[in-house]
Order: sequence, then C-alpha cells, then structure tokens
Amino acid sequence: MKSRLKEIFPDFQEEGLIEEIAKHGIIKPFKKGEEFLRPGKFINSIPLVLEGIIKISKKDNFDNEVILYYLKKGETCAHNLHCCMVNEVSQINAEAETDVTLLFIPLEFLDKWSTEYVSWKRFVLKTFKNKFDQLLQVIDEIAFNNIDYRLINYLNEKQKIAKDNIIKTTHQDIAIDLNSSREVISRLLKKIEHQGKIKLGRGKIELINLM
DNA sequence: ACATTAATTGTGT
DNA sequence: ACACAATTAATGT
Repeated sequence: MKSRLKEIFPDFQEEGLIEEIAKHGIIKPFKKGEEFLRPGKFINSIPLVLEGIIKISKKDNFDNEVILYYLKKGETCAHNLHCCMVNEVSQINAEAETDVTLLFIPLEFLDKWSTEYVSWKRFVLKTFKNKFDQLLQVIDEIAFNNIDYRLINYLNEKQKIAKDNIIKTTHQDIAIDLNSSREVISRLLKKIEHQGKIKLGRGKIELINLM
C-alpha cells in the first residue's frame, strides 16, 4: 500500500505522512456512472484518486450540467478541500467517469497534516493553483473569441466620434486599444472588408455597411 | 518627375 | 508572436 501511494503521489515526501495516509485513508471503489457527491451534502472526507477518472460538475438553476473539470490519478478536488476546511456543504456533483478507486481522507486530518507535513501543504496549494490556472486559461479563451465583436464595437464608437464614415487610424493603434496584436487586427479587418462592410486604406477605414 | 525614406500593411512559418 | 516582404504616403532633389 505504501509503495503504491509513493508511486501515485510522488509529491508526498515524509515517511510519516505516507504512513498516516495508509492508516487512516479509506479505500472505496466506484463503478462507472456512480454519483458520490451531491450539492448540499456535508463533506466529511476528501477523495484522493488512486485509479480512474472522476468528473466534477455543477448543475445550474435550470437543468443543464456544467462540467467544471476532471480529476485523474494522483489528484484531488479543490472544491472539496475548501469545503472541508471551512465546514461548508458541497456545491458540486462528483461522478465516476470510469470505474474508479478513491482513497478518502477523513476531514479531521486536513488541518493537522497541513501543519505537520510540508509536502501535504504543498500538495493542497498545488491543487488550488492548478484549478486557478485552468480558470485563467478559460478567461483567455473567452477574451480571444470576443475580439471580433469588440472590433466591430470599436469601429462603431469611432464612427460616432468622427461624424464621418472614414475613420483615420492605423491597425497598430487599434491593436493597442483592444489589447491585441497588429497582425490579428489586420487579418480581422480584411475579413470584414471581404464581407463588404468596410473599405480599407492606408491609415484609414471607410465604413460601408457595418452592423 | 524621380529617388529616397519612413510608416503602414500583408504574409508565411 | 516574430520576421520579413510588399505597398503606400511623404519628402527631398
């Protein structure tokens, strides 16, 4: 058991930590599709994934499910950790995506280990950081996909200010205003031009049929 | 009118 | 994102 833990969680350094996990952890297998965590349920332990994939999701007020993330071997759930530490009820669903083997750590050990074992504390922080990084990535993607619309809006605003249908500006200046790069703006503008909405010239953009 | 140069825009990787 | 090519406007001779 201990060697298996070391293999799956190479981050755990202290021998004592490994022993405590092996001693107090409760192994539970789940079949594919089983749901083992529901919103509103009190959480008295957190699962370390030994084998398989679990899906963490959140049901919104209507009826659709938003997948937050998947956990694989060697990981644990950031939401779960947080809920345990502040004694709140779960906001999320957890479901076995494949057959899984989980090792449940009773919540009373979390605070204790955090102060006793540096590598456990690092593991917890790393779990939070990973989820945070994922969020940042999503934000980036959303921002990127919105550049089309932001560019159109930008041109409209300029038109209002200019009273004229000819905007005098360079691609570079637009890129700076929209936190983008000049090449991206150039290519987007060209697409819009091909749609007949604008006409491009050096240092100016003539609005034909915007909106 | 022509050449030179700088700024702007286009394109491939 | 970067590097380079191509185009255009501006300026000097």
